Amino acid sequence: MSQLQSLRGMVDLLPEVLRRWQAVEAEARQHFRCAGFGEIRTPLLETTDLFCRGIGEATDVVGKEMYSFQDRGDRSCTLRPEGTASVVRAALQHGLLSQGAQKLWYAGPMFRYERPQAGRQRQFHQIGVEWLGAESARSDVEVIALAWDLLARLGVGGLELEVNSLGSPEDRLTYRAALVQWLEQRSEALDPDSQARLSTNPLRILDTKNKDTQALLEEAPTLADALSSESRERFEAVQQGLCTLGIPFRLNPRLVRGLDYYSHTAFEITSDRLGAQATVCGGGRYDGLIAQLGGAATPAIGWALGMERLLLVLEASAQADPDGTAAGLVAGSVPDAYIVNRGAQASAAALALARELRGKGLVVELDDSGSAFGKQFKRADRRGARWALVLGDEEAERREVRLKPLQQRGEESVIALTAMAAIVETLQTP
RNA sequence: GCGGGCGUCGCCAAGUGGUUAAGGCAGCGGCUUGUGGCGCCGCUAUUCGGGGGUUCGAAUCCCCUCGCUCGCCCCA
Repeated sequence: MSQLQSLRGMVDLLPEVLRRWQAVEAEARQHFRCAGFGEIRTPLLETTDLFCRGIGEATDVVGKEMYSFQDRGDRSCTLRPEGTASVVRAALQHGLLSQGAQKLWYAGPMFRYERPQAGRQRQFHQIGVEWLGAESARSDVEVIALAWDLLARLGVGGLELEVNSLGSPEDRLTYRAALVQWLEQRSEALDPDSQARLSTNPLRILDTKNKDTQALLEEAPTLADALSSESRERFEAVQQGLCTLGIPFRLNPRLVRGLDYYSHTAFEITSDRLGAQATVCGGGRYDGLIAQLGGAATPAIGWALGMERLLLVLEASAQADPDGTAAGLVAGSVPDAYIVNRGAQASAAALALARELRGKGLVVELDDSGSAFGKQFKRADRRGARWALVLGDEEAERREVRLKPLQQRGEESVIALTAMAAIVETLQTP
């Protein structure tokens, strides 16, 4: 390619898609504010060690997907592949937890060196929440509801919530041993990927997509059976809580998730409209992470939502229901007024008028071509403007402006340029 | 990282060895130098993602490369 272009998997966000993006962020911001979550912004670049220790060396994210490099001081740096580890690091660094539990949210780019496909980029964007110091089963329910309600608020349909419990770290160890023992006796029946995982990350064999391995796993010991009674009660309380709120969910005993720090509740919200990359939002409890990163043992839970994927389902929802909330967010904004102007004197008056109206919060386009009125009207029409404000030298001379409704036939009116209130009022009436 | 498909104007596309490389949308100009939505006319790719090769001749065939896409993997 001779022309300069962005790096593979790195995409530009152009005004048209950014409109939707900002609508989503505005909703999210408001939603989090109501729930008592405060925004946090952490650096995009962290020491590589943070992610190795936080996410786990054996995970794919750390093992093969990180953007890492040595900086000029010969430190190993990594572009963050996810948000949780950074947020925990920041909370510890600034002693936030000594002030009690922290309810935080963030939004920003993440980086994973993967092969791009629909709904998967190398730089992608997440909106996420982390509730550090959340202990109760109810906090799990509250946090899941926070994600579910945000999606509902955006008008995104066709979603499914899947939940599972990974149990306590001890439960997992016990289960892991039982599973490995069981699978080792049948290892020749496993697909090659799963065989490899037997030694590296056996729990991930559970969500294999290999049909034969899936069939074999039907008979295998289950994580649910390995849960201690305490863990089981906890998980039941979470399910009960979701039922009470009327949030539909599906138990998925195969839901394991790829990052090591998860324990107990794990969940995903998926869409059938995304193809292979179906997860829109994923999260869970990570009671061990904060201690692992050097803090006092502190239970916590959080989730992250993929912005690009969310926008894909949002657009699908908008198409399915043109009058719904999603469609409203997707729709572009249309100018309230388009100022058709021509001539030296009019030109100056038109700019002044545009400034005044914009100051009143109206969306005003000012034609800059100086071409024939017919051309300018044509452009005003193409933009979908509601009103054309006509300002030629005749009008400028008389200190007037003509207002012509464009969306339906109607009388053109003439208002003095000094009667700003009257102009604004006319423009605001549809 | 592995396997399949694809890449022609800003967008959607026809063309599959010899054509001036269709057409539509958008854009610009004109019919209409003070009034849009309809219509008509004209303009907008020396070039087919990029580079090499085969051939008298390549958008069309081959190789490499870049990118997109679908699946695997993984996750948001």
